[in-house]
Amino acid sequence: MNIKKELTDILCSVAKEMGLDASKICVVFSNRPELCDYQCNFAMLVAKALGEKPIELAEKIVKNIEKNAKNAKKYEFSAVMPGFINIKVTNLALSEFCNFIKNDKNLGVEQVEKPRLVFFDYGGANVAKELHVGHLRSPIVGEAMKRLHAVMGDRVLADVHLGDYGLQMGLTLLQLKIDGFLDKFFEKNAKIQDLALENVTLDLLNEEYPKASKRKDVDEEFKKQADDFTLYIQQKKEPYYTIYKKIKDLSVAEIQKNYALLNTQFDFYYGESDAQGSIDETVQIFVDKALARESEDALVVDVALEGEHIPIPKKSEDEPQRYKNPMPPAIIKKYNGGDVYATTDIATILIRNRDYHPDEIIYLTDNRQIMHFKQVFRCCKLAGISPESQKLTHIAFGTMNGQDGKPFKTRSGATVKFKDVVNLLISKAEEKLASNGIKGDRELARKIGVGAMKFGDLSNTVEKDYVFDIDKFLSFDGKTGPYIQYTIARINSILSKANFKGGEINIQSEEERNIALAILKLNSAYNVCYEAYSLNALCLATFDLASAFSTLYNNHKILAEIDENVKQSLLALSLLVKACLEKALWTLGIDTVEKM
RNA sequence: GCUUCCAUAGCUCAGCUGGAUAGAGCAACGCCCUUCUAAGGCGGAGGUCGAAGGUUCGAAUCCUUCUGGGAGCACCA
Repeated sequence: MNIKKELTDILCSVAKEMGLDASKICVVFSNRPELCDYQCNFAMLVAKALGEKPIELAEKIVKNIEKNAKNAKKYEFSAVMPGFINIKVTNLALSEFCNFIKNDKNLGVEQVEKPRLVFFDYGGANVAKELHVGHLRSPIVGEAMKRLHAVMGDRVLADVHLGDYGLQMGLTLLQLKIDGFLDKFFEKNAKIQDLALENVTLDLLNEEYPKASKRKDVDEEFKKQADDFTLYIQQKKEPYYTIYKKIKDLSVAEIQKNYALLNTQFDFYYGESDAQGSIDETVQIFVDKALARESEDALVVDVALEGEHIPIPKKSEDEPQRYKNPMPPAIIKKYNGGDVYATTDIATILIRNRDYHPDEIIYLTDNRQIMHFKQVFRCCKLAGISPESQKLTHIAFGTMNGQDGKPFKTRSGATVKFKDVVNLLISKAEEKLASNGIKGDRELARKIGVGAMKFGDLSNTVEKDYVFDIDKFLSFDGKTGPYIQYTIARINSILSKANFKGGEINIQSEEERNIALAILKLNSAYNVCYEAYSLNALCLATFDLASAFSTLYNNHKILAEIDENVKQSLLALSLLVKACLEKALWTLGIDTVEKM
């Protein structure tokens, strides 16, 4: 049952009868709720071409609808200056709607007509680097996006796609060797497999990599050596390869633990290294199809289209070459024969298409990688690695910035660790819980604290940068995750005390109307978000529903209701609200709690 | 320099193929706990939608220019 669709159908059939272009009909939620519930601006759109006054056309349409009068009991149409068609949904229709969806397994959310297999690639943790605030968005947005697709009926698969390859590993290994942690591995006749990484801890890795990363920028010899180490790992040369694997095992366990804190689950913990077996095959495809050429000792693929990457004449000899509409060739093999990021990503797509045949692959990374994915996607299409029908999508989100508009750092200038943020959220929630008399439930505190962070993140438009305000994250008042959880907890409390027999919903008061309308909007938000690859509309609609319920809650003591029929109806509505809120929170990857 | 994203209330942000009086939350102010959880509710106050032009019956939204900021611009991932 879909009220918007029903209204659209009514208007369309009338428009067709009148000989109007019905394709322009669009029914939307009213932006003036005090006037009506839905509106249609059709008359204003087409009146001019017909040489009619919009208001007169709107009036004609309304008259014709009334003549047909099929659904007169459910909807009230009116024409309003300058030419709006306003629609009020009657309480009867709203009651019918609520009673329908409370028994529907999808709670009235309309799924896609043709379910697809959608493969998600998010998380983006690096083996050599500790997770920090910058790593929060990808699992938060990615998990929610994945769940949204699942709710909408798609089959979903998710791969964390670990950063377990490339120069970062070479750098880390080199630094560990220089600092003497790997001496045993490099002794003659060492039994490499049996050796343990003594004294190498996560904390150590978190120091060694940044150290090496800094040095490579100023020390060319060091950089060259790190390049070689990287190559050795890629060639599985010993002892480099074994050491690398041991480092990887160490940090993957930690990464999994951290993602679990955010309710983020992956079907696969594949990494860039898993693509290595298919790199040669991938490169060969480009060579065979004559798509690759050599340039400055590297193997590149030209991905620029007509009108892109046009050289701008140099003003002087030593000026670097600049381009209009830059789209540089994608490098698929380095000067020294090593692989690069793009090659790995292309090979990964090759593997995924061989093993799973997804209809769409969705990547979530920050917006600095827009160019990279454009290149990778074009390469895949050029080489036929990705079939034409397959959708390759890059959801590029903004970076989390500090109050100064720059990537978030602590006061001392250090990067804020992922773990620290979560711990801070948990202890803040624990404090709050303690003041409510609930003590010693760390898991409950995690659900609330993490819920606050996730809701705060997902409420923002995905592609925009946003300010990471730790105080705002730690505030559980207002438009927050805990507000939604709190609303559910209150409903739980009512239901546990009531003698609810499972009656029908009968919408009567203004408050109940607003709740039903909020559910309608929430349900349509799933579709809006699915289409737009966003989640903030879902957050907003969820909050609005919780808010509509809170108004009822404060104005009307449900348990004190004398009229038993009214009471049962209110209880049924409360239960429906709870179900809708829980579904929305699940989609967003936020836990619900019984009590708080 | 080129490409691209962005600029809305004191702060953080919404604003759905252009629509009616630009909305929330926070902060601040005033009310509401002997009644279902006050992490709540209600009420005021707060705006030249970065600037200037243009298109339109109608612009925060579309186009142009400008100002300010972020990001990217081949062998890091």
